[in-house]
Formats: sequence, C-alpha cells, structure tokens
Amino acid sequence: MSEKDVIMERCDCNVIHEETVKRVASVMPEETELYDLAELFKVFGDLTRMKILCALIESEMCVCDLANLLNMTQSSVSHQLRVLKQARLVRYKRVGKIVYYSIDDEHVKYIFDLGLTHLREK
Amino acid sequence: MSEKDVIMERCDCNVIHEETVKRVASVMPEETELYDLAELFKVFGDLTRMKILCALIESEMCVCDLANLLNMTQSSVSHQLRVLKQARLVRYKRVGKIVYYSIDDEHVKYIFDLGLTHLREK
DNA sequence: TTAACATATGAACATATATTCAAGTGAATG
DNA sequence: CATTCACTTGAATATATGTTCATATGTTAA
Repeated sequence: MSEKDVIMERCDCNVIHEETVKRVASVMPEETELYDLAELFKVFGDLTRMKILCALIESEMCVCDLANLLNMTQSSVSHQLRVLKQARLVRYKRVGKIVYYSIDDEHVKYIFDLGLTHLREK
Repeated sequence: MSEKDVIMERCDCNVIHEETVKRVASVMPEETELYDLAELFKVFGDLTRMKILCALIESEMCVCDLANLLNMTQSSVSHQLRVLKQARLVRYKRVGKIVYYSIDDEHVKYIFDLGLTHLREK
C-alpha cells in the first residue's frame, strides 16, 4: 500500500451500501452551506442567548434592561449581543447613551417556535 | 447596605425601562423550557451532526456508510449519533451486525429547512 | 468456540466558548 | 470640560465539547 493510499484512507470501516452512499453524496449540500447552518444553530444553542432572543421577541430592550431582566452582568449581555448581532439575528439603534436591541429577522421567531413545538410534542 | 442586598445585587447597571422589564419578565417561558430549547439547538450547532442529519434526511444509513460518506472515523460518527439519539432526533434499528439510523422526527427537516431559508435570504 | 466484523464507549487530549474583570468609547449633563 | 452613565471590548480563566485511541460489546459465520 503506497503512502498516498494511507493518507487517503481516513475511514476505519467499509462501505456497506455503496449505492446509497453514492446517491446521498450526490445530493448533499455544499460543505460551506452546512457549516453556515451549524454556525447559525450554534447561536441559538446557548441559554443566555436564548433568553435574550426570547425577551427581544417580546419587546425592544436596552442592554441594562436585559441585564436586569436576566440577572446577568451588563458585560456578559453585551458580549452575547455581539454574537447575535454578527449572526444578524438582532439589530440595534442608538438613542443618546442608550442602545436599543431588537429582533432583526422574522425567522428568529419561527425557528424559536419550531423548536418549542418539537420539545412539547415529545 | 446589608449582606443580603449585596448578594441580591448581581447586575452592575440600572433598570431603565422598568415597565418593559416587568412586562417581559411576566411572559418569559420557564427557565427549564428555554434550557431544553438551547440544548436542542446546540445539537444542530455542529458541522458533523449537521452533515449526519442532512444525510439521514435523504436516506436511512448505517454507521459505516455515514463514516465513509463524511470521511470520518467510525468512532467519531458513533459518538455523534449518540448525541443525536439522546436528543431524539434520530432512531435506530439493528439488523444483524448492522445498525441503521434514520431521522426520528419530521421537525428535523422543518428546522433544517428554516435555517437554510434564513441563510439564503440574507 | 473462535474469528471477523459492525458498532459502542471510556479516557485523554485539544479546542472552543461563556463569563468575569479591567479598561476603554461615546454621549449627555452639570 | 470634567464627570457620569450606557455600553463595548480585550485578556484571562474556567468549563464544555469534539475527536482520537484503545478497548469492549454484540452478532454472524467458519
């Protein structure tokens, strides 16, 4: 077995259903798309961010309000808002010293509700 | 300021919109429900699991097939299938030596598609 | 019952990430 | 214009988590 073969051989087991594997391989989305998708759900996958999103679905709020509502430090909230902002799930507007955050996209609520539906039906 | 007050005071900033905070607080779901929701999305928030789910949406598959399709070790796939199993996103059936995995819940596809929709509309 | 195969699992390791702490902006206000 | 307030940000730390490696389990076939 050549060195190249060794390098190529990443799996330690055999293909059992070759046709299935081929067919599924041909319809799999681009890796980058699945990566982005995982990154999106990763943002939803944290209790703090979930709470922030849930609160913002209900009402636009400033950072201080969120920190008080969630009983967290303002810094921690701000860090998480940054993550939500980068994922384009929330937007903000500055009014004087105060920064108001709100949900950026209707999909947030849909995804939120769909998750709840899944949980409650089990 | 008493010791109790110090303990209670976890936030380092003031409530600016007290009415809003009170109202939102009154409609926030139970913490445990938001926790479960975050845990659910956390499962979607990993590229490997995303690939596995995406593949299983297309077809029932055994562990070896998945490992080959995704170019991963059998062990790694098996570990992730365990996570998906615990989240009730996939189910399995044993046929002889081979274990076939499939999607356990129609919601998986809905959530998957909703995520894609969100990404593609930006 | 021994060997081979498909899969599962525990421990170790490396990496990712959430929170805290300290310090830094930017805007209003006296 | 110095101070206060709302917020941001970088670094450090602690924790969570994904992969690997070695080994164990369960099934079939020789």
